[in-house]
Amino acid sequence: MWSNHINYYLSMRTHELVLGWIEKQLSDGHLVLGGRLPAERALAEQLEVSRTSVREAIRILEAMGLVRAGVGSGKDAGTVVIAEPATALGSALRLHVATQHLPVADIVETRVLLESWAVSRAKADAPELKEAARLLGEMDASPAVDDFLALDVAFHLALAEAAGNAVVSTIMGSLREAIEGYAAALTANLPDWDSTAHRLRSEHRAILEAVNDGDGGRAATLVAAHIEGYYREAGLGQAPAETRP
Amino acid sequence: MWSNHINYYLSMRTHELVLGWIEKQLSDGHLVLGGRLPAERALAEQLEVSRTSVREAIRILEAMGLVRAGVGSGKDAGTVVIAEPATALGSALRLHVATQHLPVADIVETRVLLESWAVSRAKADAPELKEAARLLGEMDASPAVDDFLALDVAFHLALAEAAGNAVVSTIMGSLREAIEGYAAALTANLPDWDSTAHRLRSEHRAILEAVNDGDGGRAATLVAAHIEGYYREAGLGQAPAETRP
DNA sequence: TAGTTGATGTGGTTGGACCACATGACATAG
DNA sequence: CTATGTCATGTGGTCCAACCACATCAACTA
Repeated sequence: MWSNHINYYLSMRTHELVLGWIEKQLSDGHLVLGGRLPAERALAEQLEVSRTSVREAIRILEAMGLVRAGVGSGKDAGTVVIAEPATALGSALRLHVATQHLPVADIVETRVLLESWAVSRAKADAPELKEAARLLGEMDASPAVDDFLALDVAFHLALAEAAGNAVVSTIMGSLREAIEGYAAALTANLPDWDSTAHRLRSEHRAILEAVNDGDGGRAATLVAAHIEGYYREAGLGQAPAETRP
Repeated sequence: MWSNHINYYLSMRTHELVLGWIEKQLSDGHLVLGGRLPAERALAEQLEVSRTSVREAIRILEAMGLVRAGVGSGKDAGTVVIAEPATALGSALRLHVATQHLPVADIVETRVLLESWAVSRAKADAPELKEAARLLGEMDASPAVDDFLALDVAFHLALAEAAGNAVVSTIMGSLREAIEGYAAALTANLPDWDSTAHRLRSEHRAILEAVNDGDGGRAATLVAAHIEGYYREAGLGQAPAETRP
């Protein structure tokens, strides 16, 4: 994309120039997490470009999970630097899945790969594991399907974070988000949700127990079987017509 | 982001509406790879929004590697659907690295993870391996440092593609792109490029040979050592001041 | 026939205007 | 003095109308 960090004499669209300026501010530490960009009008004047171009640049940064735009004044107002790479990557992946250039099966396989690695790497004393245990407790309260799935997401994410690799956690989260729609649709295929939920809960406990025991290999095996089993049972590859590519 | 596929009564920015419309066209197959979006003015009129909003949506899709905008008329003109998820993810990751929210070390570790898996999964008869072999031949011609590195990128990508998982290949490519700048800077730290290049070439051959032998385990071990060794030798974590965060 | 010229259609850019929203200062009624 | 309402201010969100640069193609011309 605008990988031309430097202002080559090459043709460069105006919003790319703005993007470059902002990226430099980020790299140089003049813009930090939680910091606010200059107002659109001010930035436009400062860079001697139109407000339109500034806005296009901000739209891109927003899509990448780097900033959040808020109207009004005070606290939540203005364009603020955030750090949400997962939602950004998730959207991108989801769109490419929509064009059928990233098979859902490949996404699932990648998720298995990353999550297996994560649990095999997780330290038994990682604080995220306590959170994971707490989430399991909530899942025992027989929540509604939607709530159960939300807790499931949080549980798996907590496991991934216990490995201590931010990139793996981020990618895991975005993969999950990219096929969220699929997962929800697939759940409708399940013949007996109650028994499935019961099985999932016990599998979750087994995985967490393996991690807590420091048995990474066992945890990896269990988590791989857990994920693959779910998608197989839900009928990945035999989705109903309205969700089939 | 605009994960609201449906037009909730919630406030929805106009460009998100456009985004949703385009995504639906993609999902429904009305827009296919290589196809062209309606002209900005036409789309604006059709959706009853301003051209500005249409343009903001297109900027986002462009940033995600889903479309490419071209001026003029005829062949390369108009906004056409492409499929370049790697560049998109790469840009996003690079920006988040710039904000120091994704450690370079984590990126390298993730790359090792994915690439190890890829070579252990690669089939010995994958056509990409022939391409990889050809690239190795080119690297023997003692190219300049920049060319060597470009060939190196292509070689590793070919290896990754041999595993047949589009998501893994894509993420690999984007990880590579995200730290491209770092890698180039690190290379300057190398004490003796000629001997390093010689070593890299022989390691490449050993990896490819292991894959061709169908010995995935050996290939994985070799590729992990290869990547980690390079970054260690180049001094990851002790970059010169101008590249240090 | 060969070359030039202009019409057409595309994205790129700009300036200005207005809106919705959130805040804070200020005036006013109680 | 307090509480309430009102208005000025600053933010992003949206729209419009115009112009530019560029690439193609058809019509015209030498």
